[in-house]
Amino acid sequence: MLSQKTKYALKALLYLAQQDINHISKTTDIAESANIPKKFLEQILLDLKRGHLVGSKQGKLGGYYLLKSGNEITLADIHRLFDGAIALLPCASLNFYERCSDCKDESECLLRHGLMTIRDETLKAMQGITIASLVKK
Amino acid sequence: MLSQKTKYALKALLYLAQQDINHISKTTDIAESANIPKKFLEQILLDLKRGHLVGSKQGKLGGYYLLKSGNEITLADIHRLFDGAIALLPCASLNFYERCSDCKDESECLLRHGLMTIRDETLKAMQGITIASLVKK
DNA sequence: TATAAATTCTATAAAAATAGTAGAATTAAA
DNA sequence: TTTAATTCTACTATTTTTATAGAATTTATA
Repeated sequence: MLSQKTKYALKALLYLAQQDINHISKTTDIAESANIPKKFLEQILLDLKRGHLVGSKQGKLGGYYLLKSGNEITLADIHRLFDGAIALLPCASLNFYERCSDCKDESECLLRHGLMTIRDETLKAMQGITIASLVKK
Repeated sequence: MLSQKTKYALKALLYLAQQDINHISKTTDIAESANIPKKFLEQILLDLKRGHLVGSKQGKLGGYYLLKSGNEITLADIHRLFDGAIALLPCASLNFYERCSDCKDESECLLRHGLMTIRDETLKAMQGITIASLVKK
């Protein structure tokens, strides 16, 4: 399941994607429109900025805007940025690989290969969903 | 990501699936073989029992055994039993449906349909992985 | 019938993650 | 200089996760 944070991030990106090109959105407006606690959203937008998905303008008349076009931002990107690995276990992850502490010998693990199959299919599905494709619906 | 509990459950089921038919396994043996804290495993086996995946025999010479054959137990079943919904949001779930508290109007939600697509594909993949298919590898 | 060895049940607790808040500092337009 | 926005750091409350503890119950068998 997605965390609230990830869901809010998606809703914020959807909001930004629906604005006119070159429009700069205030945190307050996004928060009200998408029903997100404003102070929480501030943190999320900063995370999105660090993830190079949005840009910001400071000061009066400042705010946030998309850095990439909506069809370049996939659900997989957002998931990885906020909720981390897409795989079901770290040992089956491409971007967040880690050994399982309780695993005696990874090469003998019966689970790992199956979970990598799931990962591949889930990843493909998640890469097929973009901010643009969600807006179009 | 799977919780430790779900991973342990899978490992316990894999252990049981590899025993001779009619064999009854002691918690201690499963715990040692699969490297799972014994007291934690006890709880997990009880959960598996409540989920009708394993049966138990009490008293001396007691223990646990599979109630279903390995190819009737899918990764989707285990996930739902321990980690709940497979969908990324409750509003997109088949078995754990719930409204999002911050969602103003579900029918207007841009996220939901895309997440249902992901759910369908992930579910299909997870139903393709069974305890038996994992053991065979 | 007593003992040993297993499951079962209920409660508790420590640690980590999640969700959100507070407030001061900085930036830039008017 | 004022106003209104982002940015930064720290904190906190709640929930979930990951166990642990110990007593009660069940059943085989000596």
